[in-house]
Amino acid sequence: MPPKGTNLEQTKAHNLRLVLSEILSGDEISRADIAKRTGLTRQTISNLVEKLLEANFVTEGNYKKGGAGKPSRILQISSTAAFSIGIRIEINKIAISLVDLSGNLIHSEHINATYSTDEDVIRLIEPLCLDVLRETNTDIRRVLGIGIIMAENDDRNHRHAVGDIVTDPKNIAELLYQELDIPTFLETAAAAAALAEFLQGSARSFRNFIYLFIGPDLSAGLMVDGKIYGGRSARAGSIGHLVVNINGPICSCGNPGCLNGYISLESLTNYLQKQDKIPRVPYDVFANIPSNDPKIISWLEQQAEYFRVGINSLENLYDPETIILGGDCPDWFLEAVIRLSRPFMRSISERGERDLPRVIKSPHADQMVQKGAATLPIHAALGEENAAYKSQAQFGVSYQRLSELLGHYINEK
Amino acid sequence: MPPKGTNLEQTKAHNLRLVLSEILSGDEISRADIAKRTGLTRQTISNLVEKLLEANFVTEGNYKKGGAGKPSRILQISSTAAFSIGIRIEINKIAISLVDLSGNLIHSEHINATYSTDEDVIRLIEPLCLDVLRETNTDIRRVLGIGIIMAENDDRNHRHAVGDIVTDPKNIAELLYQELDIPTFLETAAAAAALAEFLQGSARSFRNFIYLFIGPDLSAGLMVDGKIYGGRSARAGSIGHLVVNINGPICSCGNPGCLNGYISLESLTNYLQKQDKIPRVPYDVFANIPSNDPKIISWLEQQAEYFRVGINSLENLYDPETIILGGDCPDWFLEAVIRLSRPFMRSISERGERDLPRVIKSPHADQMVQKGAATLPIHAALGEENAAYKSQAQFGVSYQRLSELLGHYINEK
DNA sequence: TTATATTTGTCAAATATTTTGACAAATCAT
DNA sequence: ATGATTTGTCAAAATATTTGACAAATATAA
Repeated sequence: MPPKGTNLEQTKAHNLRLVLSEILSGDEISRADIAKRTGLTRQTISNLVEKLLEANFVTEGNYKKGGAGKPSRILQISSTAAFSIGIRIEINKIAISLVDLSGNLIHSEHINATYSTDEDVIRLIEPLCLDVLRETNTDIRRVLGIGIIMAENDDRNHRHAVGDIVTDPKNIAELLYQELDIPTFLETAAAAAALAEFLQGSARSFRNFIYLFIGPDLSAGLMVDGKIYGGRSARAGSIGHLVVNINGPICSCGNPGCLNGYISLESLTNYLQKQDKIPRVPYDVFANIPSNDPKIISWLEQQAEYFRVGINSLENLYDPETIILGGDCPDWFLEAVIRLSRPFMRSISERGERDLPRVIKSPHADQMVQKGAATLPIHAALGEENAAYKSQAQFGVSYQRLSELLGHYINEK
Repeated sequence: MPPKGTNLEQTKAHNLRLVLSEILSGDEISRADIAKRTGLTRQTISNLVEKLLEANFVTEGNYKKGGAGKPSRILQISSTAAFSIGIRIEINKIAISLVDLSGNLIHSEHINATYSTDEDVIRLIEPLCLDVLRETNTDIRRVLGIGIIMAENDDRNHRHAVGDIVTDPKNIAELLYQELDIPTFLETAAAAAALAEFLQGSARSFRNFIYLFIGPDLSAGLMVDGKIYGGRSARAGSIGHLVVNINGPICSCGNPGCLNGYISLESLTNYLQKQDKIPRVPYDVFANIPSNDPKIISWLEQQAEYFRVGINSLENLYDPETIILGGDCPDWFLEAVIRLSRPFMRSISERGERDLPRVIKSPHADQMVQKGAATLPIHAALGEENAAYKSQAQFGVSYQRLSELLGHYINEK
């Protein structure tokens, strides 16, 4: 799809989203500040802000004093002007969360449930969504979209397949869109977590970084020039099948020494089962395990060599500003992974000025996927229409929802 | 740098560049066609095209018949409206080329020369540039910029260091800009080749692909969403230091089993020297070697195992539409690399619909670096001002040059 | 052959958005 | 108290695109 031409209306919409983004940035900001940051005139910003005030998306706060001149009026987001839902569907559990425009978590809950078809899933999550909206007294029209996180496990057919369960995440996203008439977005856990760190977390100042996610598989969420990068088929960052030991054991994918075989929750599960003879599953592998469990620490020490190769490959191929480590695991585990992997191998990440560690722990790893899921629609609505955020799959247009909420102040025709 | 606001002038400039790009695309195109493609009205396109006609950037060609309605007038680029220079600086050789706006090679030559300081290099290339312009009778004001390809060899200090030679590519680019007052761009060979394939070569239909370049080192030019990706410090794609054999010999970088140690011209040079006891250098390793030399083929057979791991890593981490193979080596060598590397390992590149080979040979590998070098300024001039093309280093603004040539029809103020 | 429909490129006018220049108000520094 | 600086806004000006209409040229159908 080639770039499109721009006309006046698009210009105004672009500028309006820009103003909204600046106010959302959280800094204490005035009309004049926005003018300086965007390069537009104070008058233009004034006009746009007036529309945002009329639409109740923005309120005026206190005066900001200090420095010469007339004090400026601080502009604040009305966080309750819009909301977004995030849903994470796992094997035996479905978690839902509602966030406001600023990304604050309004409500969060999960159910333990099993399912075997797409329709089963819809029957579970549709009432869940409606319940959350009812409980929080949220107008459904103010929901910009629903972000869905659901892994494909069946490599061949893009399906979520475990035992008897064979579901299609894309189809689920589409069905939910049709049922609720709310735009839906499908993304990987790693990419969602990366987005959450980028927009509200510890990666706000970066435009090129990697969120390395330790789940049942190892995967990477790639932030490239401020956008999530998915590649040809939204599968970029499949680091779990990186060959880190050419003489290693054959992986289920057919290749030798895949990284997944060394460091992943699947690999950890296998190890613990061999040790304890207790049946375990990857998504619940840390149940009843104390912090810094010696068995796990000693296992990590064995895997570190291969993990280092993975880090090195990411660094040499992506040259990221940093790698943020997260996943479905407790903080002590993530910390141990980083600690035991030091010193890292030599790579291009050592070069040039560097005031930042090469690998850092995601500060709130346990929340990032859920937050990221809910943030997907907001990010899409505020993003460029051309350089659109491209998720794995997307149904409906959250930007249109935003326009409607702005009371047709954009594109009022 | 956050996105900037847009105003009327920027809108017009954006649309004008868009129109120019469409006409440059090479298809037989009319005003109405451009209107359909860009989503702008016929009238707007008419206005913009008129300016391009006045500035002699575009001419009207024949009428396009067929289909109902009044025949449309085909618009053609005046290729001689603007030019661009590409310079590749190697150890003992400097090559220069002049291309027109369409990317056609107008003139091409090289000198064998040695140098030891930045000033030496400038003393060599400045007259070379002026000579080329004089010989081709090209107005220097019509040169949009100079693209420079020069490898950093000294990892620590970003320098080009071989024996006594210690030069700084960025400094050279800056000095040349100051001398000639023409914008200069510095880029890696792999990235330049990727750009050439993208704009005029075999990758015109892709937005995410990798140009894998076999030079003294192995390196990758990354095209991500239609833009060259360089990462934090323009070093992304350093695949030569990918660890492909964790138990392999220690590389000069300190890590075991780097890919460079298996497949690169440096590695080939070492192998041939051991075999023949004849001194060789990587940049001239194919001298006096016949096609499909059995020694080299047998060497390639040994390296294929590791090359496959490299391909697999690129595919799993980037999920490219394809990998294009090129480098400073003859066609038969590139073909042999691909042939002997089959079958490739399992990777995510096998998934989904795929009508394209996973690895293809660059059709004119020997020209791509030089063409890409010269194309850098053109691409920058036609690109977005915001989503600007970001090269390793850039001095001056080729877009301004283009505006000047357009006779201040953009930003005439 | 004639009539009709379709498409192109352009004209003039309308529309929409940003910029420009000026001004009052409020604060800080001297 | 005075002057300098900055903010937010007003009204007018500037600029680019769109709209609606039209003649011209072609293909298609009658």
